Amino acid sequence: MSTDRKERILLAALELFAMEGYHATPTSKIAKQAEVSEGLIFRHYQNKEGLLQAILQAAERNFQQHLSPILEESNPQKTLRFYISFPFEVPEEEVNFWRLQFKLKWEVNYPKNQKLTPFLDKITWAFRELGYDNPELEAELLFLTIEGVSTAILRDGMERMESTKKFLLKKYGV
Amino acid sequence: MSTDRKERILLAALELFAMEGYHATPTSKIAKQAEVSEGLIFRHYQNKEGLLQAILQAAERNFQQHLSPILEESNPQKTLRFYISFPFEVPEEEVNFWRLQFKLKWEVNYPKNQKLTPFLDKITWAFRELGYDNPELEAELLFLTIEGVSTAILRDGMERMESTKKFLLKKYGV
DNA sequence: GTCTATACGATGATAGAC
DNA sequence: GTCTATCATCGTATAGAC
Repeated sequence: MSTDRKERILLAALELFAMEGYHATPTSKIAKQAEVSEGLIFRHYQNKEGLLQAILQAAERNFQQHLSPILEESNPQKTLRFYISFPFEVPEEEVNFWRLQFKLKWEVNYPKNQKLTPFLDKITWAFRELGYDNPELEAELLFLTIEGVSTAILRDGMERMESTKKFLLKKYGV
Repeated sequence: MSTDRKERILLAALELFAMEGYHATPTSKIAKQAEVSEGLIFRHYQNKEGLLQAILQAAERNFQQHLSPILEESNPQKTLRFYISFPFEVPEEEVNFWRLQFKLKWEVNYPKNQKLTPFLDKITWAFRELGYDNPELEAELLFLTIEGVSTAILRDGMERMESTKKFLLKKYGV
């Protein structure tokens, strides 16, 4: 129950943008949910787009914080295990960051996320270390599979997907 | 260059909803692109939501027409091959039907597509025929992978994904 | 920092003529 | 069937007081 109104606005907008969408969410609704006046949103974030950008920066920090350890991992098995497990272990309070990322991919003209390249390279490295025939394509395919898995998790919840996680880990022997 | 204005409206709206999104597309823009008066949209489709529903029904027919042959296939290898190849072979003119489906999954409160169950069952059957250990999970995983692949195709185009297609077909030995 | 009041263009939708 | 004109409301944003 924070009383920092600027942050309350950000959290309310994150929730609404993630659940209903950016274009579908009027600033009046954000103000209502955050229990602040509508004008305050524009004082703090200039305009609606500025509010979105602030949320995206917070999401980016969150993202880096959780995924960057994978880049330090020196054991290829552990690297794959970490990567595959990742979408199943996003904390409940942070799911909306992820939901928003996936939503925006379709909603606004979202710049193709180039920040993922280091992770793709790391997975490629892991497959190469493990002696796979075509590490580049293995990595790309796993990447796309995890994208599909994440979509399903965001839609149906993690519980139902437990067996899929186990199955994937077994399939890659990690 | 059809002159059927009702259909011109539908095609313009399909294009715009698929590319920019439902909420981001004003009816004025649809009218402009279809080269009709804005009022005509409401004569033919009652309201914006009705227009969307009409498009969705057309998309559904398109979808059934292309995918239903898979349900008749009696050869399990061919079944998998058909299913894996499918997203790579959507005709250029029909890509927007697919883009819209994927976009709406995130944009509006879209009913979880139960119509896919027969196809999932068919894939499960194919894996069982081929002697896979866990046909249910194999089918679910392939389904999610194809979802990720489709997303990538809609984002980057099919050309760049040719190698991924070959790789997938080889991986499943079909 | 925060609120209330308000401006104002955009948007979905209707009415009425042809 | 189609267009033009028009309306009511919504949505973003600003102004000014406290």
